[in-house]
Amino acid sequence: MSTEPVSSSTRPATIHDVARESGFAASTVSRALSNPGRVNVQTREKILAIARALNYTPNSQARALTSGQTRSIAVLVSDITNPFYFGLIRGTQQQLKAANYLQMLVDTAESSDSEAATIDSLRRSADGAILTASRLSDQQLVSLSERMPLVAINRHVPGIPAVIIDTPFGIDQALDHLASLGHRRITYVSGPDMSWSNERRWQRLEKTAQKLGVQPVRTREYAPSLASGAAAAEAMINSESTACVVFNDLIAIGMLERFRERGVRVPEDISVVGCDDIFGASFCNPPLTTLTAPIERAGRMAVSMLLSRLEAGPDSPPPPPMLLPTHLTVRKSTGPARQR
Amino acid sequence: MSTEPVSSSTRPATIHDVARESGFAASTVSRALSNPGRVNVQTREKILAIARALNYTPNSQARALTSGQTRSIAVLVSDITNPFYFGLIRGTQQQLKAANYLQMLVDTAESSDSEAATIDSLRRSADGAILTASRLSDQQLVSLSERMPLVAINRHVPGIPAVIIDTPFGIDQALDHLASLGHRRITYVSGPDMSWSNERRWQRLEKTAQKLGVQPVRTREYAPSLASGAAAAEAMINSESTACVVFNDLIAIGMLERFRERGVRVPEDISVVGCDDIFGASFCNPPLTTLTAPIERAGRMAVSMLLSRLEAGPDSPPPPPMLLPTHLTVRKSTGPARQR
DNA sequence: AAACTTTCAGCAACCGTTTGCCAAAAATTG
DNA sequence: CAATTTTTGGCAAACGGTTGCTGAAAGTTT
Repeated sequence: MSTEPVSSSTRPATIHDVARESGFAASTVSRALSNPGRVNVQTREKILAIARALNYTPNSQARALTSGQTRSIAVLVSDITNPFYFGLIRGTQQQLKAANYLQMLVDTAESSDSEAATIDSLRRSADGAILTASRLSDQQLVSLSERMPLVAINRHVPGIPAVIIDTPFGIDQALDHLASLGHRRITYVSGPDMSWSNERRWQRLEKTAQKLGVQPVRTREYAPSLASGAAAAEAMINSESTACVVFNDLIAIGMLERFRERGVRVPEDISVVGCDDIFGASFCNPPLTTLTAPIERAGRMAVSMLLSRLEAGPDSPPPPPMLLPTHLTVRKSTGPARQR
Repeated sequence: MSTEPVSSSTRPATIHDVARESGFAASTVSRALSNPGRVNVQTREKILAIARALNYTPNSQARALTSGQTRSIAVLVSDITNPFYFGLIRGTQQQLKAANYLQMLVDTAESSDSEAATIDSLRRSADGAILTASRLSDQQLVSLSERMPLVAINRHVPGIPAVIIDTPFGIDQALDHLASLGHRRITYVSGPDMSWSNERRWQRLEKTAQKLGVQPVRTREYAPSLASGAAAAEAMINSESTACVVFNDLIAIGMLERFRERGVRVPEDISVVGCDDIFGASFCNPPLTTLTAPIERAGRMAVSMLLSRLEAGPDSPPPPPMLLPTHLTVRKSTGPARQR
């Protein structure tokens, strides 16, 4: 028995400390802790007792070195500032925690090259990554996915596992709703040109609108922020449309504010439909009619997908993209078309 | 020169691959990459070129093993669901990124023992931790801080570095504001009994109210969620008070909704002051008068504090708690007291 | 009781990097 | 040109675990 005090201020106990203290070899300690059947019950108990007494915690770095597994997953978001990600992060965190994984949250804010570089440097610290609204090219994504297991959210590239929130499906419902309220000219308030979702939403809107005999119009691009809602609102005021479908709730809520300042009544003068149903959409003024996306669920799904991918090995066939349905939540920002 | 194809699908290149390919020893490669002066310029360039060609990324696990540094920081939040943390996470992420650290985001949701256990298991994966609204006892916190560098947010325990948002300071402003509007009986809508901030807010409110000749009243505890705002609103309706200061914006916004449903006008019938100024406080209905907290800044500060603590070494004297001022942001949820 | 199995613990190599120490080579000095 | 100093690169030992292999001890089968 060593006579050294078990000071809590010294550096953490290693497996060797436990070995020395217990009189067994390090390898035996290792097995006692992680491979119970391989060791005598009594031996095991002695070792466990000592480990507990020493407050031993395995060093995950060292473990990762041999196992090649870090038990952590990187979650990359393009802009933490966007409330859309709140739900997503919540979802990934939940699921990762349940599977006993750690979440490394990374904001890629910058350009796409920095995004690629960031991921590369993460390649060794995480077992896999979840990418949201990636600015990477299809090409880059594919080459990246050869180097580390990936799941994309809201981005479809053949061969890359993905979770896709099927907003276009909801777009149809929104258009039905708007058309039945008598709107005949509907503006799509566009998000970033680079956004894959944005393009998809517009295309579906255009197509369905024509089917319904409604005239679709598209604005220039707006950054997804509360602030850019003001400009979007002005544009809307100057247009002929009586209703708009907005790229996301953030912009939509921003628009609502400006409308109020300008004395434009929603929904009497203009109807507004958002996308995503983020935190705030239910209590803004007026409460926003929006396409409710199962954001949290998307996060959870992405994690499950990634984790089962990790188990299956890199050579398993990539799973088909997972489509998550969206539905229209009617609140107070839509109403009968004004005659104009 | 090796003839093996540089396949991107094989596992990542190690320092030994670079060594073999370049004809130098692994130690030389290591130095070329991280200790430039220690190696011949030409050697260095050759090595760098090869490293680049091989797409070499140092294995951070292995590096951590020798250096003892992981270059990542754990950020523990008690409930990711709370929008208050959004700003915080944003702040920590910003600052960590700038310092080239990774953020491990952890939700401790559960009980306090699980919180302690979680931290212990993280002890080896992170160089330090930032705790928010920790449910740990003073005792536990101190013993923990002996094992790993810690910064607490909104929690003061002697000897533990902390960033504290000085809401009590703002409480005075809120009370002044309310008193000058003629309110003579003010209810404090209480948050969780366990919350250190909650207790502080109430105590200050009680004291200042008495100084101003206003009668302070305290409700039972409410969970910090939109949903519990409904019950809080009911309680408020049944009270004699004409104004309330609410533990946080989340509850306050929930109350606003219920007031509207019940036909209670804000601020004509009841004035409401929130705390924190979270996302949503500016556009709820009516926009919320609240104590604006520099949440993001708190996150950034906490990181700076932790990082400089890491540099200074564990034996450096703990820095004094950092107090961040708060101010009243008057919006539309407060007005003259109704005679009742 | 001999031969064979099974159980259990230890040895040693390995994972990918860093780093102290050493020695060969080059540069400088006398 | 010898002696001394400086550069520069390699060897080998960590760091803290895991794991294949080995062999002693114990248990089982004839």
